[in-house]
Amino acid sequence: MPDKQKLVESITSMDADFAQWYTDVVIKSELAGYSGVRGCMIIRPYGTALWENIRNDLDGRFKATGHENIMMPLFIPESLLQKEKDHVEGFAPEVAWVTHGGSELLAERLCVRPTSETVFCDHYAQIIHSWRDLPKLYNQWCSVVRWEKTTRPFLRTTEFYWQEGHTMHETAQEAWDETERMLGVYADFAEQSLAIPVIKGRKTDREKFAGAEATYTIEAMMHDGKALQSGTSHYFGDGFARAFDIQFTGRDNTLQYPHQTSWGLSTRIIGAIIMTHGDDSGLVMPPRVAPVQVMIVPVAMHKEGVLEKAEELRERLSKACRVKLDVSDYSPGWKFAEYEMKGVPLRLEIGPKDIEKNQCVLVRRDSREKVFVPLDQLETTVPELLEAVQQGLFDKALARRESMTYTVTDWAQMCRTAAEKPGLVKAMWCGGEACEQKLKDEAGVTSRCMPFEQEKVGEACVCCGGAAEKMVIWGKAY
RNA sequence: CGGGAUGUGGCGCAGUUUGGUAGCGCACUUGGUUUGGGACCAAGGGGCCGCAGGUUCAAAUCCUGUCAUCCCGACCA
Repeated sequence: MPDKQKLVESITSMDADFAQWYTDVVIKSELAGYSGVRGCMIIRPYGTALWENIRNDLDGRFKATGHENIMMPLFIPESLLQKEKDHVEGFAPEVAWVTHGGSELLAERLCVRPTSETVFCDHYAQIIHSWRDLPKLYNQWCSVVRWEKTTRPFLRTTEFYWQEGHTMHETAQEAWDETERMLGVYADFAEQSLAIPVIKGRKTDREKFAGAEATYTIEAMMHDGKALQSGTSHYFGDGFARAFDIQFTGRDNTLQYPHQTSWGLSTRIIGAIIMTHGDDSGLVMPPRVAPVQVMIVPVAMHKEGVLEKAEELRERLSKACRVKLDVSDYSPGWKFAEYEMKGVPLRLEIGPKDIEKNQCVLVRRDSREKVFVPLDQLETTVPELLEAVQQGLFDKALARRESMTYTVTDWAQMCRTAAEKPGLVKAMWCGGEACEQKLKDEAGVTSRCMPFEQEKVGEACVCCGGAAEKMVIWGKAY
């Protein structure tokens, strides 16, 4: 099996070096490449196609919940960024500044947006005057820049693509509802479309977004047991509205401040797909967002009728799924390995032997299970198998998360578990910042979230033994 | 910002110890034979060795500086 050996060598194995496996997969599956600027990735056609599918799916969910798309400017004047104190403190250290236009020094420098709360607020101040102008439910798809010191493809990059929703509401309750609704949209999207099980919860004050009153999050567990914050939804109250002087006349003819939310999900989610479903052969794409759902590999394609039959199947299947036919002159074996690397959920092999029997071979990427299918059943079998892969990926990811999630009740157990077992830990917390800090410093874990679905896993705070307020998910995070 | 590693055709590397006309594998191009798990044969093309100084008759190799990338930590999506 010399070829098998070669295959194994082509990417680092997950167990040997997970970080290296990750970058190998990103590069070799052609999702992305490096550019001349640190942290600025070239998202290659395969990665772009994946992002487009993610984007279309999410965009549909936003539209279905009444949101409209808008496009805001790339540059933010320094004075605007500085209007909200907590916000600027959070972001100032990592903004990129434009100081010159051509060779002229600008009177006021401009930052390249790290996020767009401030420009949205500036605009809202212009257009919101009456309760009849509310709510405003806006979203934009764009890229933003945060000058990160260390970067990793998709997980942390200097420039990244995302969507940011920014909404304004008449009442606090409406804004709270929106915050929660959009987190629900993210959670459904992650679980249904990406087959990534997530935990919905609230961030502690220490972990929340700069300038927010509350941050909700969906947290996913990666293959190595580390957590990845995969989408966030923030409640701002009227803090920004006050800072930006956004006021409207209410139903009772008094001047009021609107209540605000924002929510975002970025290309980081591609990192989540890779690290949730991938294996030693490379990517495994969830069928719902896979750029190619079925790859047809003709065998002995120079032989009479093979290409014609393959093309006929492609044509037929194109009505039911995203299908491609590879007629390049690489060997079939090369193609098998290549599309496994790229995570194509289903492979269809068709060769002279199949044509004789009026069948083809379908191979699942997740289980490698191989089935022979009569050609006249393709239109029903392929969607069924795609659905089975989608479900299989979710079930497997959920089972892994559960097997790597531990419940602990006392400090010694917490330290031992955090040190010895990769994964997440459920433990009670008193709500004190000192305990949160101690857990980080001494146990090496941070709070990932306070799940909406609370369980009572102990009586007292795992750290200080005081009265416990919340069950918290702790872990190491990306 | 700390710790570690690495920069040599597109990719992966050897060559650096001991200075002396840049090599290998893969990929690429052309022709032919092949095709059910990364095919084979033959003939080709491509690199001032990250960058800038210095030492020397002579630098990929020695010295100084610098830049970049990757990995591990601290901070952020």
